[in-house]
Amino acid sequence: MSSDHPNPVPSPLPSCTPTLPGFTCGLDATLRVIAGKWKPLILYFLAQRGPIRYGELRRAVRDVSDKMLIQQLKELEADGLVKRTDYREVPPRVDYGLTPLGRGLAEALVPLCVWGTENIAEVTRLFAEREAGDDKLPAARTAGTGKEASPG
Amino acid sequence: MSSDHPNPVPSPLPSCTPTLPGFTCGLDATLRVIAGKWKPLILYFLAQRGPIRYGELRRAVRDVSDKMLIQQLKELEADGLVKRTDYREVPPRVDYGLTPLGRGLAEALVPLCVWGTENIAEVTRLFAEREAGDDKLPAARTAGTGKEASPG
DNA sequence: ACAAGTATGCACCTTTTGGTAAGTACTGGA
DNA sequence: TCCAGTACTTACCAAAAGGTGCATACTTGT
Repeated sequence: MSSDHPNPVPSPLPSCTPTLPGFTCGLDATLRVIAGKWKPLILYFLAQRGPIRYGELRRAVRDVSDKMLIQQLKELEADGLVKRTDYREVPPRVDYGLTPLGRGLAEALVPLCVWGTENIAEVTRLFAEREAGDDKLPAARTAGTGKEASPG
Repeated sequence: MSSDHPNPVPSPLPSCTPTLPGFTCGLDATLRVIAGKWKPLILYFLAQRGPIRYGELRRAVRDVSDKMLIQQLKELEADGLVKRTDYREVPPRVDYGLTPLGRGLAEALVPLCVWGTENIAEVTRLFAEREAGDDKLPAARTAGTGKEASPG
């Protein structure tokens, strides 16, 4: 089988607690919670900037539309990760912060952030090649997220 | 101003290196790499089981179709996370393993896996409520169960 | 009076994603 | 010969995700 295999197999990762009620594993559960184009970014942003007003968040997470931001915030709130505070003032004032649960999840995102930062050169290069190839190979890759606007 | 805010702001998370060439931050870069329904699962699986044949992987990652598995594997390979080995034998024999880059990413997924495992009860409960509500309230998550938006 | 800002809601539409089912080239077994 | 298994490929489709733009109710600034 794989005994005559040229690749050495490095140390394995911790098992991901298989056969859970509705999920493949804990990783699967987490991924479903953070599924959505902006959720991880929102979580991480909220973790950094603490409770923040809607408008400010919107301006910070550039490229996001009202509909999307509101929608993702609502889902995050429904999932108990984000806490919405409505001050019931006359020009509406609302702000969003993380719950302890949300904070824990945001912290779990740190290694991904680190990995991305450390390998940004690799990733950038690969993505450039990917897009260049997309022009010619229709079936090679069905185009990325299309989100290329530089929000920085 | 959030100075008159009732919520205390806990210790901030490490900054995510903003203003990178094509990405919002390192987290954004990572998320684009692992975007796709099966990629994180494939990476994690490959990290655990080492190089594995296509058919075996397919049977392991249940619910995945050939089209999806192949597609995601190709993208992962193009992104330099997965290494494909074709033995060029007569009944085709191919296997897939992680590159060092892919292994690093798989390791960065561990905290997400842990978070999901630790909070599986919460997540399961929330998802159950979400689904229950979806059946009856088509706008439940969009309109919000507790609509406090308009200052009365 | 009018524009702008506040935090959303909603209708409509396009893009992206994922699924199903069939086909390919080849071999080994019944 | 026919079927099964290998590792894919392709065409076609449905669903989900996401985007645009307008509307709201109210206030402040010009």
